[in-house]
Amino acid sequence: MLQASADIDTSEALTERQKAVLDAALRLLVEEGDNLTMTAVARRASCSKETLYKWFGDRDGLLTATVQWQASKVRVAPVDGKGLGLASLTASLERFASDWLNVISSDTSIALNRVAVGHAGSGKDNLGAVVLENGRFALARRLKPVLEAGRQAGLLDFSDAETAFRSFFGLVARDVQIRLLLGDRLELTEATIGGDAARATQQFLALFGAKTGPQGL
Amino acid sequence: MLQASADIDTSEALTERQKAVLDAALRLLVEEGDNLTMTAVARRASCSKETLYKWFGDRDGLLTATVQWQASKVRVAPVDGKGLGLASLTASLERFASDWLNVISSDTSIALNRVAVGHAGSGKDNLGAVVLENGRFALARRLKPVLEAGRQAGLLDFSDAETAFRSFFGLVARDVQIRLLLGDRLELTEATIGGDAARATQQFLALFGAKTGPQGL
DNA sequence: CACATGGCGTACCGTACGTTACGGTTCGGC
DNA sequence: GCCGAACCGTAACGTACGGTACGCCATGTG
Repeated sequence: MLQASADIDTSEALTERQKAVLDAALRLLVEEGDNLTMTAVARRASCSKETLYKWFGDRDGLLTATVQWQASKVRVAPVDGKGLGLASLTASLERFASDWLNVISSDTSIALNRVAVGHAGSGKDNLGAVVLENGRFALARRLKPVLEAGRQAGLLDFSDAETAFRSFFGLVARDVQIRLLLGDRLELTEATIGGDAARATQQFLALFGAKTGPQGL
Repeated sequence: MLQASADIDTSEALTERQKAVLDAALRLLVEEGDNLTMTAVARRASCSKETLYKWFGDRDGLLTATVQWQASKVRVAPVDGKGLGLASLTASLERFASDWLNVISSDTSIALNRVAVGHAGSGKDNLGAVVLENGRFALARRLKPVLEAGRQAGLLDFSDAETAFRSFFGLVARDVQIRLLLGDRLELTEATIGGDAARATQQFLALFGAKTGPQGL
């Protein structure tokens, strides 16, 4: 496992100007990938390189700050999901699934994951840990309460929430993320995402739904 | 989709010496990631840089040759699987699953996928296409006949082999590959791989197995 | 033996880029 | 109106590395 706490309050003390600079860096990261130069960032952000180095230390510092800045922007509100019921549970799962598909197929997510994966090889920084912590692990933290609630309500049947989550994750993501990261042109329209979310949810319920059929246990 | 034919007979005309050089490059790629330098490869392979450039053109050429060389080494024999039956089908699926988990958790696969993902951003070469073609798509080509055979034998029930394959893929891989690529330390012992393969297979059969129970349709 | 070929080792060149330094400008506080 | 701090723009430095040229040796061929 990774060291936790890779995302605790990353948006610490950032002035508006600094956020603007990080936004510029982020846009450049999406366009150029890991080839972005400090000069390019400075030019795009209309700031001096000296400022970049003063604020972020070095290139890796700028990169991690950029990734954390993006991560801090996608902090979504946890679904309430207290009103249990098969319909609302299904809706929640479908929403999680389509949200996740939308995230991993977005340009920024692809770009960020690409640089993080690239950097994970030579352990200079811990970009991979940051991305993982704010991506897959954040998703788990938000989804598990829903799964637990579903189990409490007798709608789901599983022994380990982690295992159940990972199966759900696999049913939703399948080969999408790795294909996109490797450059496969994969058109994900709103319609296909919706369909995939519904299919994944139904499959998950088929595997982990409590047997509440007429002939129940 | 990617252009196909990214893997047609890549081991074309390679002298033993060249294979040895590519092996050295591969080892270095696993150790150093994308930071390997031409000088380092030359030194490790005990050859001159000039030779590298004569044989492979430039750095990207060397990289793609290395990836293709590795790909050509893992060409496995397609499972016969003509003797149908639920037991043999299950065994085949489990074997596919554990093979795949072993591949994606291997050091070389992780290293190769890392550089391919990194390069996929700036479309210089098509490393991503090569990796995808010899990884996920090669797996699909080998597995689909098994699925089709299972359907012919009345053991499986699905309308689209591609969709069924992708679900199987998701159930097997789940979050393993992305976590490994992002640097998560994920211990995959032979035991856990075997367990995961069995679990994924059972889940797949639960979703796509034909209803042959006593009260059948 | 003369000679050509292929490949090793190494020195070298050009460039891109991270990092630093410096002069000029804006701006808040007194 | 003046001072210092923060910041912009840009020039400069150092280095790492891709790519090339050259000298040398080994091997094979007449």
